[in-house]
Amino acid sequence: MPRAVRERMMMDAAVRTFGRRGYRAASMDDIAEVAGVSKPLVYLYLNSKEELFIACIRREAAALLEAVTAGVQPGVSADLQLRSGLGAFFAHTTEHPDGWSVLHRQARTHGEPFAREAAKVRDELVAFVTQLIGAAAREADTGRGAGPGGGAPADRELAGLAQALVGAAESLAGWAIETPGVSAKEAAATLMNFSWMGLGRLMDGERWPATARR
Amino acid sequence: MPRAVRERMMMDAAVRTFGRRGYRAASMDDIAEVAGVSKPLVYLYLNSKEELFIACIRREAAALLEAVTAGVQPGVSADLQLRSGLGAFFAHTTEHPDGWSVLHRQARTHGEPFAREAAKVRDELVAFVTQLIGAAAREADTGRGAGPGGGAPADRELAGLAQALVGAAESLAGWAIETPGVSAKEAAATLMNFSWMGLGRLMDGERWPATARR
Amino acid sequence: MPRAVRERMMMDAAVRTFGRRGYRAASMDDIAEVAGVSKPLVYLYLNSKEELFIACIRREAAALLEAVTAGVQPGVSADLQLRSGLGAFFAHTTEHPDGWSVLHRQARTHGEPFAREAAKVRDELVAFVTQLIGAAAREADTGRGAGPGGGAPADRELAGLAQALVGAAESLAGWAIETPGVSAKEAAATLMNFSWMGLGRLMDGERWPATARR
Amino acid sequence: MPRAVRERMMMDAAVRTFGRRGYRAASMDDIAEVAGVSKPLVYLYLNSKEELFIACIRREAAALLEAVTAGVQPGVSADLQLRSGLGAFFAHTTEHPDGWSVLHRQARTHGEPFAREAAKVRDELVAFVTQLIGAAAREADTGRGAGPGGGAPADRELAGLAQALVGAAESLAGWAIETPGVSAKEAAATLMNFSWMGLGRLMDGERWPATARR
DNA sequence: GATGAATGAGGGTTCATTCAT
DNA sequence: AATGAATGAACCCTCATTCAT
Repeated sequence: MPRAVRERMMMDAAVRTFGRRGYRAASMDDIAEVAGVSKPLVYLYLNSKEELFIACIRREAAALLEAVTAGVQPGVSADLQLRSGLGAFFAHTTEHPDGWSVLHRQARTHGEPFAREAAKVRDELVAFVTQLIGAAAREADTGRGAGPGGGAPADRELAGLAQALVGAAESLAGWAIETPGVSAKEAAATLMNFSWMGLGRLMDGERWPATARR
Repeated sequence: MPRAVRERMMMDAAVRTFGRRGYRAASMDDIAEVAGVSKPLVYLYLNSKEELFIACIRREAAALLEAVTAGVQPGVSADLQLRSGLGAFFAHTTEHPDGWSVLHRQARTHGEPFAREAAKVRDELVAFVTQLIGAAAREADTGRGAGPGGGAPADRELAGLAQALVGAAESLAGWAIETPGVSAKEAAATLMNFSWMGLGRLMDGERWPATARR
Repeated sequence: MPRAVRERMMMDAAVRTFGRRGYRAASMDDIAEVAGVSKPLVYLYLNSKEELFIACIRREAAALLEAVTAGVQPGVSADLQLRSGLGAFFAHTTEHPDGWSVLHRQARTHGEPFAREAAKVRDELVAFVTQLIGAAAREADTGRGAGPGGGAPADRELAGLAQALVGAAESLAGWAIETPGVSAKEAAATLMNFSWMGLGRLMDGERWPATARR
Repeated sequence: MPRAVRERMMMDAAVRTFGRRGYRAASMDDIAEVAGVSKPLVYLYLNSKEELFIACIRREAAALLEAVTAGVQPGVSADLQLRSGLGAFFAHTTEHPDGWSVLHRQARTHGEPFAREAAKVRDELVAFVTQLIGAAAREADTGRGAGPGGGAPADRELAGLAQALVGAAESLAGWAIETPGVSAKEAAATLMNFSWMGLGRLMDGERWPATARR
């Protein structure tokens, strides 16, 4: 069996085992057994538990990022871009719960080197959202003229908003995975309503997409 | 030295060690040393590493819940109640980062028994939020009559919204802890804007509290 | 059983096992078993295989050095001092063959850190011999006046001579240990004859102590 | 590439690796890599690590023995024969430090089978020296008549003297290898002075070759 | 009430060795 | 003739846990 194939089997086994049992609780014996190979082979190909874990994190990070990137509809309004990105995000996390666990939970709980790696993806997602709502805000701002009160959110505020949105998405990803019957689509719809309309307007019965101010 | 006091010192040491090093990486030796007692004493009082961890989770859960409960202003409008609860939440997590790490990260990453315990608190917070916005929605609904489109969110939708809000709060808690210069107050304000106004209205320069429809 | 006693038992077991099987071939399990304790206890007291080995080297080095130092008769002529030192040296090595193996063979064959440690003792012995024959040479030199040819050995030559003498002693130590019936005393006598008289004079039937030039 | 050539490359690599890293620390992977061939080929040609090591020892032993044998000037007096043999010995060890390490250090530190093999060469060298000084002694003895005191050394004493001389040579070989600036020639001269003249006469300023009693 | 002393069990890692091709 | 692929066995080390005092 060629090396590349075996290597992927091992990483699959590792992601699955790390994701379910946790980084420390997963033994290299476990992983080798799940992969259907001997332990020395895992070491031959992937060097050490740490490197294997890092490799898993990177692979899952790349996969998630690519899924989201591929899902975002380019050239449309900010809310539509967000909506499409969220759809891809929830579709991916729902379909790869172990990978999501590695990325979102395990990598962030077992020490700096791993956390740093996981932070990279998250930071990219946060940056994407920040840029998205930043652009939308500036656009709205110019179309409005300097009115009283508020104005476009400052950079610092944007950062916080993006953190909030990403956190909400992470939470809903777990909700969709754990709650039977909740689809990726529903999660995306829920989050669009929540984030774009806000509870205030939701109370009034409005839903996204609104009768469209834009 | 009375037992109760010794016990609290041990739990303090445990929360600190678990929170910083992680459940698996923290050894009973470490904890005993940080607590300033001998290891057998830890076992005498707290039986096993698992029980000790569970005890930590429960204690921190109770503390957080009490802080939030005490912080919520009773008898005011939903948004004000939320605002006061968030303020208390961020104040507590910011002041007890190790406890928050135990609760939010460690407990949820190291297997079922612990995750279940941590899920309890989270579920309570989610339930609180659900009930809050549910009440607000019903109230708004009756004052409006059956108009076209939408209406009050269904229970299932409320659950999702609450998940989103709690996730956003968790994310901002981490943001406030890790980012120097971000205060609990700022986190709360950011989240109020995000959740109550929604990005849509924020883009238009509005901020919470709005010129107030209510 | 008090810690100090256990610790000595472990080091005895370690010296014996390292000395007979070699550093790498001796497993910590072996050593623990020979010592009659569990493996973790060995680690508790002595930290690691490397540290244990270093500790063995140091202990055996100190023992050998003390034996020789205690054996050298002070204040007598150089040849008598050498003879007494050699007696003590061979007596010690013959009685502690495992310690001698650790010091002379194992420590010098398994990497820099250990070799450096072993080199210390050897260097001290070489220095002792160098100083001994150096003093004797200077003494003989002054009593002679500048005659033709030769003169007292230069420093560089002294160093080589000391190396040769110590090497001869090491060789005879192994010879005495391995050859049944060869006593420490005989080894010492042989080496005195060889080193002090030289083969040239031995051929002529002379033996040490000579009819005494000094 | 013919088998014989490949085989020599492997043994060169093995001697180098064993000599520098030590028998246990040298892995078959290392050796194969240094040799520039695949590991199974090493096994195909040399069967096992043990056999490979034995083969190395034998080869280096033969090389050393041949160098010394070729170096000894035949038909001259004993001291001149010794001197020529020592010259060859130091020249060879100085030029082949890895082989010397294998022979003198590694082979003797890693268990019986190897030590036995190394003992063979050493015994041959010892035997050569024994026979050399034995012949010289008998010769001197007959030319002297039974005088008082001593007489020619007994066989047992000769054995010890040879051990001492060989040990001194081994020590000086290491000294010459490790000390920059010390040549094989100097080592040989030092040892001739030490062994043939003895410290006693050296102290008096004499050097070898003496003004010659013979 | 408190601890010094001790261990069973298991995890990460390496290595000599062998097939199938 | 030569090798890429694979593994059984062992080794160093750590840790949760328990006695005897």
